Amino acid sequence: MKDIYEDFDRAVCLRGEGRAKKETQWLKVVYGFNEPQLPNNVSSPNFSRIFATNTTAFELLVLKRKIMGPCWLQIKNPQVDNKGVSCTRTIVNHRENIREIVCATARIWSNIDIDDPTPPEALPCTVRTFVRPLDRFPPNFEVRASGNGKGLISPMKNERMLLNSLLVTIHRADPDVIVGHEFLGVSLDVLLHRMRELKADHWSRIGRFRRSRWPPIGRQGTNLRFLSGRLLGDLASDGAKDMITSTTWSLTEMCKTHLKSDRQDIDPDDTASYFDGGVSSPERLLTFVRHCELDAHYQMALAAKVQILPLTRQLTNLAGNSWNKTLNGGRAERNEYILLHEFHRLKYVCPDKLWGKKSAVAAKAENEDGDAEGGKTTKGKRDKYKGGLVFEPKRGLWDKYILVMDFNSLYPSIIQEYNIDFTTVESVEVDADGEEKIPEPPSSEVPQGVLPRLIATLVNRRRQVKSLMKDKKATPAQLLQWDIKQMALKLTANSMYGCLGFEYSRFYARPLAALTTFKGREILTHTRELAESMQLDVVYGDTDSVFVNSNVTELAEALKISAEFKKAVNDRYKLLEIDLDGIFQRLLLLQKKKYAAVKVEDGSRTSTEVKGLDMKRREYCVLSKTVSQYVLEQILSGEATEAVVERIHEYLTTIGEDVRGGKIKLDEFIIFKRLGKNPEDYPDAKSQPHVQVALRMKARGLTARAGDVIPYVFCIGEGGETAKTAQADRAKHPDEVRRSSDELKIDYEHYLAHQILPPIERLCEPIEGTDRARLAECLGLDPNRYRSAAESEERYFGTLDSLMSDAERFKDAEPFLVRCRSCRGQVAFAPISDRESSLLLPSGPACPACQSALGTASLQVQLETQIRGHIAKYYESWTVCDDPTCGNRTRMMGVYGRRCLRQGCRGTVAFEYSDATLYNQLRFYLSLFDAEKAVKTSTGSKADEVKALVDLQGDFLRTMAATAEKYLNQSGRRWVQLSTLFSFMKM
DNA sequence: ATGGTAGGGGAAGCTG
DNA sequence: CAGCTTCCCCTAC
Repeated sequence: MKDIYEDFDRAVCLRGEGRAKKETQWLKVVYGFNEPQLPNNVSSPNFSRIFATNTTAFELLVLKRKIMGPCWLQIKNPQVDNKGVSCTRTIVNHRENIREIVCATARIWSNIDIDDPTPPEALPCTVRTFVRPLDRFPPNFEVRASGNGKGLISPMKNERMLLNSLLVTIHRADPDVIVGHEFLGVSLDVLLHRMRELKADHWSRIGRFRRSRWPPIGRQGTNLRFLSGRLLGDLASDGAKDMITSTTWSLTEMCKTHLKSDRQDIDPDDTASYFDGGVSSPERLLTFVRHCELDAHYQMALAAKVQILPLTRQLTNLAGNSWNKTLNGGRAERNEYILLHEFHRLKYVCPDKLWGKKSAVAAKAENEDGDAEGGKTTKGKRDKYKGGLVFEPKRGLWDKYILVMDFNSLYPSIIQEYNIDFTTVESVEVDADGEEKIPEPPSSEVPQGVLPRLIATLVNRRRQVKSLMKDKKATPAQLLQWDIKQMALKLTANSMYGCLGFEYSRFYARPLAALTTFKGREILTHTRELAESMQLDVVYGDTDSVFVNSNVTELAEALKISAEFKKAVNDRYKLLEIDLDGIFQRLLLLQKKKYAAVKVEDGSRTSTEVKGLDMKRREYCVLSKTVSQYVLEQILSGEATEAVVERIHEYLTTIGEDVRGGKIKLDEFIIFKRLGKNPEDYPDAKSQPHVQVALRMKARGLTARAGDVIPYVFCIGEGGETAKTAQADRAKHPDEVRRSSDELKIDYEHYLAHQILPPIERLCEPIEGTDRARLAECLGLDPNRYRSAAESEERYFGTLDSLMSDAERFKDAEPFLVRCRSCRGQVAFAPISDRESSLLLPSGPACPACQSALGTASLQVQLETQIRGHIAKYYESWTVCDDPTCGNRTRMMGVYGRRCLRQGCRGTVAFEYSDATLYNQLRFYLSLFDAEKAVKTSTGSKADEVKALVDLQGDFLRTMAATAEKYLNQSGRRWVQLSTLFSFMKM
């Protein structure tokens, strides 16, 4: 062994099991990679511990040479020649479930400057598609192919020739970057297997490392090494998914949202039909080829649009890792490298990389937990320490200005503010319960640690870049570049905390992570207390934010309050800073992490902000989201509850009809769900719809792997009846439904009951004047099935109610007062069965005082006026608190929340003139004109008399009843025994 | 192979 | 069978 001895006198930077912490003497030994690797657990009387025996050559090179990301190395005259290539291949599944390649497009851009904001379509490129027949080409295909516009189409005899030609093209273009969609996970996998199977010539030219013998092909998605020398930008890689906002990351969806292009989807099962050689025209196959050409373009256009290459390069320059890892891997490695560089520069010995193992600290903690918790099943995803604090929201609809105040990048700031670092925080002892205590932050004399300084540098650099961006002379290209740079700096600073708590991280330091979040909780609590000490109500808050109710309706006043509060908070910290993040004009607060608000933009403009609601989630179909959107708009509109509730009910009725009437397109019913693991790995696949669909996709030769987002639609089960069969069996892929041409029917009832009703119900929960059963009824669902436990009590009263006598039921109802136009007298309209007092005579209504006839129209108007009076009273919305010690009576318009708003009161408010009171009043009016009931409640000779009366005065009674009923229908509670109440109307 | 925790909500399965 | 737990997924920070 060739030994080089050097003095080396710095400490190991990590604490924990088996690791020295104090500064000690170390001996550095350097030897070649041709020597065997030493085991890392050796020791001798002369030394106790050995480090860095398994360090990779890449790590050494990059650290020693201080290489921070992509740069030119002085090896030879470098060639300044960037090339990008974009590849797609469309694959058909065949007999035996083997995927073969039928078509491949190479779209090649030469000499691209990745910082040039010019979109790819404005840059020159060459397109070449290789296509081979399944059996034979359609007639005239070759001729038409040679005349294809811009893109060169090369018909190939067979798959092997296709692969060979593709390899030649790649070799000639020698691209630095390959851009694709699902390339690593799907295309490359098929390519490699087919190249090996068919013995393609010079297969290794797919990368830049020449090989003659095939190394083993690894698992799907792990074969990046075959592309050595080239960068791979895969739009569906985890790295790219972080940068692209999308629900499914399907090419079609991303084209729509990011390029505003309408990409046609091809059902993979139809691929074979495009290649049918028996047809008379080559048109269909040409369409397919052009689809591939276009896809290749889309992929490059998307990559350019989301700036994948410039951003990953900046990130890589900051971290000093390998660009390809930034493009295709997670954040952990970037974090690892930035710390490696930092600690190496300061001459610390870093912890070893533990391949495929948890860090020693993590493993140790697990053992202790195992002992402590005994029988508890050790699940991999168990929380290891406490995180952010979330306040219990004060639920309801708020209509005073709400100030959203939040701390700017809380965790990075905390790490700086409290100097939290590997080198500064003393290690913690484990207490009796096996619980790790939260360490103390270092005293203010302790010099700044490595991590806080690193974050400070990143933050300062970002500030500098942002100030550059204020320069008015900056070109758009410069602005874009700076924007990417500041973004990269922010992302890097923010990802430091996450990796402290990551058990597989080389720099895993749970106590530091726990201390950071602990300080976060402490700060948030103090912030709320400060607000309360300033007589400000904190309505909600999550981790780094507080929602302060300004309790004013003037924007200027609200801003003043926010400025005062901001100053008060910021005076308490050195670095940490709270700021106004936004002002809400109205806020519908439903649950922790679930709210919607009308946000005040600059000037008088507003926008709607939705967080966490069902309509933001991918497992709710477009139809459900549309309905939620409408309902939310109504609730946030600020209009009278009466109108809002009525519009919602009407809208839901229409939706129910449209859905059942088949007026909604299939696309609007698609639900998405991500596979958490590979479909085979689910212990109980039966119970999960998306797993079932994924398994069927795989059976047909398509791919469905962990992380994929699966689309599906609920259909009516085999038996025909909805919800008979297990839910999961009724989920079908949209392509299956389309192909089945009417075989499979969408289960509309399921959608109404599970996709539309629950989100709406949650939105309307704090709104008076409607409830679950009422909403269900509007959608055409059986309201009785949707009475919750809380409401069943109400229903119980309802049942009792129907057994009650009218006298009992309507004892609190106000009478219908009839005014006579002749004698100006006023009298109550008594029940018609009360023959002594009733003013209804066989000849018609007449004034009991002066005997003048009373006109039907006049009585109708009088009734309507009185009904409107009651409705108005209801909508005055006086609310009273049920807490007797409070007794707060207010008329807070627009606040439908059920919580008493008086400071410190925990009571619930209810409307003084409730919907039930109004409803009962309306029913009373209706009962006055209820002919059937009048007959039924009369006995003996009186019965005949009443019967004769209602026969003669049927028209009058019906007119009056209709008037009352019109309002009853609007009252929002008509579902109560509607059928029995109005059965007489249906004669 | 590889950032964290908090939290709501649905479905299925267990249990007294 | 109601009420509970467990698993799974998604989202907010």
